[in-house]
Amino acid sequence: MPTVKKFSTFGEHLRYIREISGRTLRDVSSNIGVDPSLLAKIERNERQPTKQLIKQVAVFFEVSEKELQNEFLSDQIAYKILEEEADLNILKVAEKKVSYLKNLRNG
Amino acid sequence: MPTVKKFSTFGEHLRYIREISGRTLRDVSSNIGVDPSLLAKIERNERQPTKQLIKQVAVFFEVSEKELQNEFLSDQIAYKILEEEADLNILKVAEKKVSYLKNLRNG
DNA sequence: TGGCATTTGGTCATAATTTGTCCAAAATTA
DNA sequence: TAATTTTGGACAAATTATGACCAAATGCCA
Repeated sequence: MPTVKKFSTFGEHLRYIREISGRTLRDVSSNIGVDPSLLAKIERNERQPTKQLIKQVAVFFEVSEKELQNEFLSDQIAYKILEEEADLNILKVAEKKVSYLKNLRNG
Repeated sequence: MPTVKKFSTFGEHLRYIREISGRTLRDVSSNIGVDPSLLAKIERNERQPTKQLIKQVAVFFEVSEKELQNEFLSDQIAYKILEEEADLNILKVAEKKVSYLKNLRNG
């Protein structure tokens, strides 16, 4: 049986790890020093977490900060594409541009 | 011989179409009603164009607005990835998320 | 070289967007 | 029903982006 792969969002992922830890929003938010409604909004993808907040929840739940960052970044890209109603092939264009820009930098 | 494929940036693209049209920054900027230094920065990717400005240059140069928008959007994604020093495979994750989110919407 | 036009770079006020809090309403749970 | 948790809206504060102004640099060519 393969590991379960989820294509959920950052918010859903965060809610998931909070719920399996058995903690409430109030509990978590008071521990990391933010308002519970803010965390709730982040879990519902109505607000974007700052890097600072990503780090805080990673530390609090003892999960990989880098993984959460990636989760969030891919969310941002996905939302952008939806918002602009853009074609998915722009992702391939973007990929080529990354190489191109890296070359520009290095020379 | 295949058509020449360029992986240049939005700014480079804009500069290209301006130069083949034989126009100066001052000329173009006065026509679309912005400061020449702003256009110059956009061509050097030091400033991001607004949607409004993308439309204006598309009209002025008689090129596809949608194409310019895509050029800009893929730029934004590429720059984001570079800035966050993220792995390119997050693009694949983002792609899956787009489908996932589209499903969420429709049901 | 000199003079003119073009492009670049820095600074700044303003505008636009985002963040996070407060608090009340709704939902959930016991 | 009471207590707790979660949601939603409104708002001030903070952050970020935009575009203009202007001077310095560069390029061009008589």
